Amino acid sequence: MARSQRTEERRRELVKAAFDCVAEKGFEGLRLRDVAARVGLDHSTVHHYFPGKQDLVTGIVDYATQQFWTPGAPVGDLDDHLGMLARLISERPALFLVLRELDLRATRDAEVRAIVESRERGWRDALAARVQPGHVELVIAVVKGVSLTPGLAGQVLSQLRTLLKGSA
Amino acid sequence: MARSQRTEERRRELVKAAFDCVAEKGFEGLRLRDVAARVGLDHSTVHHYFPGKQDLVTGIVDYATQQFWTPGAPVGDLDDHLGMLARLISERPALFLVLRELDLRATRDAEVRAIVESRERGWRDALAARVQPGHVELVIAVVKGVSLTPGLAGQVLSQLRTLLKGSA
Amino acid sequence: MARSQRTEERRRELVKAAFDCVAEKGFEGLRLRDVAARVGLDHSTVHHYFPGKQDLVTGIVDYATQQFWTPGAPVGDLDDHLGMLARLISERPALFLVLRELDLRATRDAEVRAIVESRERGWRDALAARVQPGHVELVIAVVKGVSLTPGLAGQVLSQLRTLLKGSA
Amino acid sequence: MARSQRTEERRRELVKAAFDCVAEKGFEGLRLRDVAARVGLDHSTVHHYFPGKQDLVTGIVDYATQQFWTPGAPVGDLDDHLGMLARLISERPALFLVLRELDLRATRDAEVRAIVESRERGWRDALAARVQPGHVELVIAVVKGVSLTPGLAGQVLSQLRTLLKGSA
DNA sequence: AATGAATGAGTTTTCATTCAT
DNA sequence: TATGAATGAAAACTCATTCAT
Repeated sequence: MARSQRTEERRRELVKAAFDCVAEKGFEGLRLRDVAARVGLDHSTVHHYFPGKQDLVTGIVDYATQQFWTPGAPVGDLDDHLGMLARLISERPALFLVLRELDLRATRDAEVRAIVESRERGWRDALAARVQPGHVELVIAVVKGVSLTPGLAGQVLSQLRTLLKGSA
Repeated sequence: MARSQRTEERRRELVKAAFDCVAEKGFEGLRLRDVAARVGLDHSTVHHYFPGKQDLVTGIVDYATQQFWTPGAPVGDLDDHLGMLARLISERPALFLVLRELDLRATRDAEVRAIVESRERGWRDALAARVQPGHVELVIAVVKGVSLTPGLAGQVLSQLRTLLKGSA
Repeated sequence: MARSQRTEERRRELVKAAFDCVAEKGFEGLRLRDVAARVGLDHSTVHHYFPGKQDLVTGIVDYATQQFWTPGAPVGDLDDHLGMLARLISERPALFLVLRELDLRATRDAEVRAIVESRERGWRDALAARVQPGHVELVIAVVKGVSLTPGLAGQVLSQLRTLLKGSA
Repeated sequence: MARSQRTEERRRELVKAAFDCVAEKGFEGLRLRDVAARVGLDHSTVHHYFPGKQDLVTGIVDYATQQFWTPGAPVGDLDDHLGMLARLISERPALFLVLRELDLRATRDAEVRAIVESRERGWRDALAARVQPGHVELVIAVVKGVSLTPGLAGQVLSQLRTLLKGSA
């Protein structure tokens, strides 16, 4: 049987709160108690929605990757895409910090890796249709790397665009 | 008086062990017990060498950044440098994973940030002498981004080199 | 909302147990583990009721001073009062030992000092209404001093009473 | 064989330092490391002079009680004696705080009790020769009680003297 | 669905003590 | 005599988890 609507709503709230915690203190600093407090619940109640901490983490991974890449969303041409990315990184730096944290965690956690890779595949495919084959991973590397210094995203991605165009 | 040679040696051992722990389990999974066990010491003895965990962390940061960038080491031209980086990433992927973990941690920890930024400055200066002004941050972003998928380092950095040359 | 009745009851139990520990081994020997064991709880559960050790200590101070001086309780004349004190010291020597321990601790701990002084003020006021101004502190000194040799409380306080009467 | 002079000197230094520690933080806060540091020694060296912590404590007890009551010292009449006590409490409040701490510790520590009682006997004898039999313990109680509020020593002991004289 | 009591494993840290040098 | 390395026991505290209600 499907989860009730109310339950789904609460789950979303908790995931969002957990995401915010990670954004603030990293996965290292993720505490069920803090998450519960943000939503105004007792910490033990969290277990009604997520059996264990790992399940909540999975929820965060799902949420964060979805914020970055919603499957099926329209993408536009390369210029549009890089511009959108630059804007997104500037406007939501925390999201990209969390995404990088996810990349690292994926290294050690198969479940996280599965979700992250699955979502990244969508992005990779979209890029493959817009740049030369050899440049896909380069673009990805730049985006990931510049996530760590969000303030430079606009400048760096603009440089990248110029270089890619020049080589076309 | 300076610390004895024996003490310095032990400290290095401990930092190295701690670095390995972080490489395996992330900062999140860094346990003084594990570090001590790796060196064959009682965990309380670690406090003989490092007053608290944070001091050990500082040691790790110092060690890792130094592995990547030893101030004063000869750099060569851009081709050499990018080639060296590609090799280093391929050969010591764990080091670059830890470095990225450091970038994230620097976000929330001023002490870590200070060390990381100081070491990065050396690298940035070296790059500034080898690429157009606007490209420094682009190179940095690529290196950082490709740290997360070390297997692609060779390919990606090679592409980058080609693009940078084409634009020169 | 106020703490539940059940919670308050447990807190009282714990404070009482902690008080007994101090009576037996002094503040120096106060261990959360022992306190928990006395009540039949896991030591970590104590933190459910008192965030930290200091909070439990505060509870002890509150409890002990209240055992000695309940604000608003009827006092009687000086004879009654000194007699009551002599009896109390003889019957509950541990309480007075703890109270003296509190006096010492108050020297170094502002929180303890605040509670102790506040309770003592009530006693001081009651005395002020029953002896000549200059004798208030004398009575207090005798009571405190004789706490350390409870067996002599009856004799010493009786002597004090005689002297005070003779000077009236 | 007797201990060398140098050793005795060091022992005295250490006991004095330990006494100061207790005066500042209570027995509860007595740390061998702090004591050693005050004397400028490594903490493990303390064990050359005192096999264990308890031996150092014994030294403190001996030192403190001797500061208060040196056997064989001239005493003078009651007025002199009470005046001397008032002065001593005012001038060296820490000594009297430590003495009270000793009284409490004597409750639980037979070794401490033995020393404390032995020294107190000398004082008690001297008092017995100067006040009525029933008043000895009263004087002792006052002195001990007023140790806890050294600022009032002059006033309180003066009152006591007046009362004792009036009853003679 | 929600709470709060209780647990137990685990973490850093402290400290007296011992031992080799 | 003195040091510093090393230990081990014990401390407070944290936190995910379970369970009865």
